[in-house]
Amino acid sequence: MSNTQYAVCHLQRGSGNDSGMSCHIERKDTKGKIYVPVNANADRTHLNRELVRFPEGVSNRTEAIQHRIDTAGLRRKVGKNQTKAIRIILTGTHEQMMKIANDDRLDSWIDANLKWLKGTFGEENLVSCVLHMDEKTPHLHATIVPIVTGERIRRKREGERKYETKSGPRLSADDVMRRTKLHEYQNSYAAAMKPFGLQRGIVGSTAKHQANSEYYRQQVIQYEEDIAKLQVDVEKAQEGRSTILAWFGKGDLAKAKKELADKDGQIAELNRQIKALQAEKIRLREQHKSEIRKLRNGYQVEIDKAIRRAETAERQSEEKDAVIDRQRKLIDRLDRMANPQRYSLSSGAELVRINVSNYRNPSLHIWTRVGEELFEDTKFQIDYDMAQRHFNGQITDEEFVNAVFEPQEQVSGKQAELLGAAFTLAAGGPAEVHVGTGSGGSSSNLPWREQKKGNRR
DNA sequence: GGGTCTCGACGCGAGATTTT
DNA sequence: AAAATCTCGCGTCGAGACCC
Repeated sequence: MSNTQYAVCHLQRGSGNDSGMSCHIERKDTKGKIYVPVNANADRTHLNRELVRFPEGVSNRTEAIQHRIDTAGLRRKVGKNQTKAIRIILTGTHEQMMKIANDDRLDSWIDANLKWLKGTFGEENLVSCVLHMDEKTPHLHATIVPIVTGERIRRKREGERKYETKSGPRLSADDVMRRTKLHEYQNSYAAAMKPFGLQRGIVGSTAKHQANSEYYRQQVIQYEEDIAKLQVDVEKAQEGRSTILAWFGKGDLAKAKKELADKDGQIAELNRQIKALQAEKIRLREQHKSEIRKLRNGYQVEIDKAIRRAETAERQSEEKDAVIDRQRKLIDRLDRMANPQRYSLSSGAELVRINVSNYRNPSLHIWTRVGEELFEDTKFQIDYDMAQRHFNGQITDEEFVNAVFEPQEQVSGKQAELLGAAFTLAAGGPAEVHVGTGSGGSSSNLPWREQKKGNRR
């Protein structure tokens, strides 16, 4: 879980003279009557503060915008469709903003914000700045009149001028809100907010001003990052597995088996952590479902994206599990081919299945078959260490049974007879009870193994 | 006064980049 | 590899400015 606290700086073009927003910011309707929106707490409205002094003869934000336009010395009449003001909302993650307020640092936070606004957009262009304390998170509403002095960005591509135009300040929201400039604002604002424990948000974020959703969004992104990190760990563990497989190739089987078991443990633990994160993410999503439903903006897209990515990560994790499973089967198959003696009973019978009731106080129950003849037997109080070796995968079922049961104990009388007859037919001599070298019989073993599938660990 | 130019806003689309 | 998304430059539009 993340403790990252983000600085929030959101710019938006105002439409017309932006008087609608003036009402919201100043908590007054168009006739100057006090009005508090539903999401604000009227008991706290008195804590709101106007931070920029209006010029002489100017009494509100709308007039302040017009005053700046009138006195800027613009060389061109302002068009009907031009943006006259840019609204800027400045805040941070709810938790950190509350901490700043509770630590009595709100005034210095405000000073730093005013300094940044004036330095970035020009003191004259900052016509209004209001602190809101009556909504969930303390925040500032700043108003900028986008008056710039530089040359138009597209001037160059338009080529030679045919008319002489006056030079001087221009009103251009396009210029102020150019992509490169927005980038610069985010960077410099984050730098200015660093002393307050706030950092830059995700580049490219479309996040809007809504503390709860901001928190939720960050959580989802954090889960996604954590899951991605775990995925990398799983991959590393996988690489380790390859090394182990190489040991196996060199014949160091016991070492390979042991290491393999460790790696499987690691991978299982990582997968468990991934699953836990997925579950936490889903829980969070449920918790915020009703809130999310209300959001029909860029947030929704971003959250969905994060969730999609997380789900993909989960899918990939499952695919990796399948790879591990396939590798395990491959090891098993190779081991059977390289060491057939590890997979046959000393009696020559087929081991149908075994059952160990309890590895702490172990007993071994076996089922064997020769042709159609079935047999079962149980031994109690068997050797603890041997049972543990079986439990750890160091010995096969057959090796375990051979260690516990003598050859004659593995079969019934009838089975023994059949075994004798079968060996006589196949090899022209009496039955060889124990096959210790692994030099033969491997191909005839295969159909048995097929039959045993599903009955064994 | 009318034709043409300039300006800012907006949207399109080709190419680049990222995701599936 | 294909689809989706992002970037960035450019064209167009409406409105104001300039010039004859």
